[in-house]
Amino acid sequence: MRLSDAIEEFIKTMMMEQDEPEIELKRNEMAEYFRCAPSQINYVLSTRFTPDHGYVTESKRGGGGCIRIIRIQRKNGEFLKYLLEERIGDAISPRAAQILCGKLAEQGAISQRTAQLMYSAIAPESLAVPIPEMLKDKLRARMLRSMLTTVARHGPAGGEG
Amino acid sequence: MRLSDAIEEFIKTMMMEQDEPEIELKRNEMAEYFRCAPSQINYVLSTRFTPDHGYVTESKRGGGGCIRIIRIQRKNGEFLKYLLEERIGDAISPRAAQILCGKLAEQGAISQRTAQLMYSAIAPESLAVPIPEMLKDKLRARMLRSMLTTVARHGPAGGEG
DNA sequence: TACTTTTGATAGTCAAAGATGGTCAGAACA
DNA sequence: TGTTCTGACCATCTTTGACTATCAAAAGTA
Repeated sequence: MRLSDAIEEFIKTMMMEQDEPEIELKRNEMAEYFRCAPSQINYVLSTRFTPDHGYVTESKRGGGGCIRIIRIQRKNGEFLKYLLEERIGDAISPRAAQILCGKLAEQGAISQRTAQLMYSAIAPESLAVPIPEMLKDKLRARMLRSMLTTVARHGPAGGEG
Repeated sequence: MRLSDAIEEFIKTMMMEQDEPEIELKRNEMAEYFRCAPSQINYVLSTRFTPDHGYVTESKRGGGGCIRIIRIQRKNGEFLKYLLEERIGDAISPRAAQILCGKLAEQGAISQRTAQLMYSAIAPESLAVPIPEMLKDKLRARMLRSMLTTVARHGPAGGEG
């Protein structure tokens, strides 16, 4: 298993066990525990604990410094609203779109299958036509908004419908 | 026996033995095992493990990366083959796509909701970016193929997935 | 005391190296 | 003559290390 995955899991497990929406950790301690460079911890945070993933982080340097990881909890439908009104905007990368679809499923706003279906529509392979990447990002945003609007209209998907 | 055939057989045997609809493998390990160029593995995947053959593949690059091969259930595989080969082609108009989605729902292949979702992704409003209509028809076809492949992979619609 | 400097303990950034897999043109083969 | 196979080059993800920034407490100073 990848180191990054192990660290990610460790942190999430820690949050689960403490049943707290936030935890504090010492970067150097973590690095020592996993026998890796301290900056590895930053890498994990910046690739797996972003706002798109549903987390925000804070930190304090200097003596007694630490990193705080906070899980954002949104009520049913709020996340969807946030995506449509703020997050997606008029362009979005494939990677971000994938993360957001995954997050929607995790939150139960859509089923895992619907998430896969949505992502398969906007994945790079689907958009493999000769147009600038910039346009693809715009297309993706439009499609995603359109699909999410449909989801919002027709209820939280996944069901038999 | 041709190398490609040997690799194909090896992979299929591996899936049989594990009795799993999906397996993961390392491209470089495989290449080493068969003493061939790593790209040979891609060749085998792209000629023998396509959706038309009843398989889909995913992969992840970078450290700890791997290739995942997923077998689509037989029933779905045949249904899919029909759709991909007979109905969609490499370009499709918005109207034809809409009708297709509707028929799929009628036949119970996908839920009404899924049909709406799929159509909202490929509707003209979603593709409202400045590119030739011809490209849009190709895009639509790609997206539809991709979404149907995903549906097939996860079983015939409706369920919770 | 009150203010400044120093020091040690943290964390952040960024670029380079390492580890995978992907693509494509052309050679080799059957 | 189409299929198979290879190799050079590319893209992506992970890991590390050198250098930088910040902070709190201790030490120095007027």
